[in-house]
Amino acid sequence: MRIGQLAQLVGVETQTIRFYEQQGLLPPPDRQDNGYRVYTEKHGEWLAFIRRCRILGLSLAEIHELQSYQDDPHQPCTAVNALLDDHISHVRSQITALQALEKQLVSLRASCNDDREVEACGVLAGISEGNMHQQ
Amino acid sequence: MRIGQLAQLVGVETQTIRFYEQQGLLPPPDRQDNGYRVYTEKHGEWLAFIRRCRILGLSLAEIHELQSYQDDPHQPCTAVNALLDDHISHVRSQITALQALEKQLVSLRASCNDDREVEACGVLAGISEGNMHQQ
DNA sequence: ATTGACCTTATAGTAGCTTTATAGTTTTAA
DNA sequence: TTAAAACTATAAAGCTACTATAAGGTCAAT
Repeated sequence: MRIGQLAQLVGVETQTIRFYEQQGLLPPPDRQDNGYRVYTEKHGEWLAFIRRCRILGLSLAEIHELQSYQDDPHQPCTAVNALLDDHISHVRSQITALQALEKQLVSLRASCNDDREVEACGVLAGISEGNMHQQ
Repeated sequence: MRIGQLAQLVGVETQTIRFYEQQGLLPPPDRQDNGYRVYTEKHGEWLAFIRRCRILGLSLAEIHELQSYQDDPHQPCTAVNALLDDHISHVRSQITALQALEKQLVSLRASCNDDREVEACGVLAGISEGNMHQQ
């Protein structure tokens, strides 16, 4: 299987595959005589694992960490679960921050109707005055 | 006022100030004979405006846009409000996406207690199987 | 023979800074 | 007075996770 087929199979771009290889996330495949990469089905599974981790918002470093656990399959999996717990709490704090931000933005927006000149715009005034008791 | 004092006043690093100047967000100040930048109070206000916009999650490009409106104070402020509306809807869609992600992560996490070997870890199995019916 | 689709590597660009390197200037302490 | 500490300057690289571009080699079909 060449790189284009693998890319289509998993739904990524070929450059992304080369990038993962370069980053040490995907093992380097064998090469044909002409230098073309030849992938196995196992590569497809590895790549799909990486993509699903990315969809879950894990960083490449975190994926690397998960892979290192997989290399040692008889260890207890507490570290895996801890990684996920950390990620969940990270996502939750992002949500909280964004919700606070939304509130702030909506209240700022409410300070202006559209029928003013820039000079008198409530939004710009709100930002400039800086009564942003955030955090 | 030199760059260090301005930085302390507004609560940013000196490099950030130089960066904003380079990006055209902060007007270049006068220089002393030795080349040191000399800032006015007005620079402090401009910089504070930029920082508050950043805290609100606006991109440098959006800040640039707001500044261009401020340069033309007798235009109607509809564009300012539209920019904020766009940003609010952007923030809202981020929140929605993160909430869906959190759900997915929590359910994945529930598939494993800590008392297993990596080989049998429910979390890793969940990612590998890829029954992630997302989006 | 040449077009088109595919593959290769290397390099630069994205956002918003932060870090590092190297060097000159000013202030302060001994 | 001098030497160190603290400040300033510029330029360039690093960060994340790719994406895009350039310049070229390979292969099948026409």
